[in-house]
Amino acid sequence: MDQAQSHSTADFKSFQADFPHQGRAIYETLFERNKDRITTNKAKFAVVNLERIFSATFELTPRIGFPVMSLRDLSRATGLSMGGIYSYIESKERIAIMVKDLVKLVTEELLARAKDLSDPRTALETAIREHIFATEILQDWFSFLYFETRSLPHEHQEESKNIELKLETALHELIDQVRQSRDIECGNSPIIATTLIALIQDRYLKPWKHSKSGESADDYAQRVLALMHCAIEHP
Amino acid sequence: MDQAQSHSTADFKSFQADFPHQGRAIYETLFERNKDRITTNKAKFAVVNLERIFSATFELTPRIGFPVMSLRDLSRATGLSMGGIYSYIESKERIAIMVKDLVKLVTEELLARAKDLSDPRTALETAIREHIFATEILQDWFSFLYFETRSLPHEHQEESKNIELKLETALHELIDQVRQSRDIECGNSPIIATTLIALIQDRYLKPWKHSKSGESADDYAQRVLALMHCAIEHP
DNA sequence: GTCTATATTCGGATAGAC
DNA sequence: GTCTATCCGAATATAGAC
Repeated sequence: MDQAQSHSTADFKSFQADFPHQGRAIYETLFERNKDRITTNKAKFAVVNLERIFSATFELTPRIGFPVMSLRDLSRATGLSMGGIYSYIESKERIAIMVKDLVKLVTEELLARAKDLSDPRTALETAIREHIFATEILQDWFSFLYFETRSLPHEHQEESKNIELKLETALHELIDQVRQSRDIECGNSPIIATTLIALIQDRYLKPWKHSKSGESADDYAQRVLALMHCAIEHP
Repeated sequence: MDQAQSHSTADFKSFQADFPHQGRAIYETLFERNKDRITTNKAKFAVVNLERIFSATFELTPRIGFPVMSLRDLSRATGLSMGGIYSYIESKERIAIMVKDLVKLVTEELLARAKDLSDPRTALETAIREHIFATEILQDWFSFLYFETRSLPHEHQEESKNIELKLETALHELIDQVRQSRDIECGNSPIIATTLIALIQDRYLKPWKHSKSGESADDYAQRVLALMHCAIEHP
């Protein structure tokens, strides 16, 4: 379509090849963005220990929930001592805040990319497809934020809700644009946006279902887009 | 359609008029089913205090989560003392177990009703419509169970997952039947069932969104069914 | 049938040694 | 840069009074 794009990211494989927020790069980002709160100064140490902390958190919380996961649990699971953990976080809730920050960063980057595309229909499809792909890669992070938002301090809780609200508004505006270009009534565009978000979330919230069905991220995205177009055309 | 049905429950109003699990009836059911665990013997006292306990729980937990809600919080919110509360529950987790029991009871009743209908298409539509209606009435209960399943003891946790699994299997079988009668390939029926459940859940999990949009339960059901038929017809 | 007072356990956080 | 030892507050649960 747009030749200005250097290469297509329309399928999961090529999206993943370019996606920056994977593996240790995530923890380098986290370290950079929290340098002042982390007493350990060397990235070398920090990156490996941050990875331990978040891997353990994502192993424990889906089973028992963040409030029930004690820092002693975390200490056991990471191999770090209580004191060791506290040199990376100044309080337990900071773990949740860091997750929120990363999810916010990623979501905003994806949305900005999609909005840059000139054709509304392409922008809409790209936004949805890339969200499905990114949440596939960062399943733990998005799922954690969804279930543990209530563990965040008030202001960060608001920010977390705003991540979803911004995405929803953007989708709804894009749907309006697509519809206007084809003279379709726009009345229920917000509800379609809500539904699209529900479908994006369902995949990362219930990986056991979706991996059991064996449907690939590409096929899932395809199916969601087909349903969307059906809904857009029948207001 | 089926004249054996004494009256239609195809719209929310008439469904609600017949639905037994509302208001104090819920707590009478709860008392009956937990008589042996409750030290208070008079239904008169029990019903009013159970209502206090669950109303307070549904006010507190959506904001802070069940593990963070202390029995002292609950004591303050209900006006009952710690000891008073413990004459209705023998442990904190019993609150969550009782919610699970009621949700299980309601879900199974609805599913049994729908399956009794002879026409697969009507059964499928009824199952979905009535689930949307029932979860509208029992929003607090269903939402609590979704978010707080992890607070249940292991065996009850399994039972909670099975509620959803049974519904999913039933929907997928009904979709297969509808498709077979029209010579449509059945390959992705399980995924459609998963999607339908996601849409049913989205409405009770995010009431603020759906009530803001102002879409009625009837309209929502209509729209979900339209999407479903679109998906059924394009495998 | 309900309340007050209390036993007991456990979790978050920190100070100072290594 | 990390660990050990410890403090303190809070939560569940219960015993016995009213």
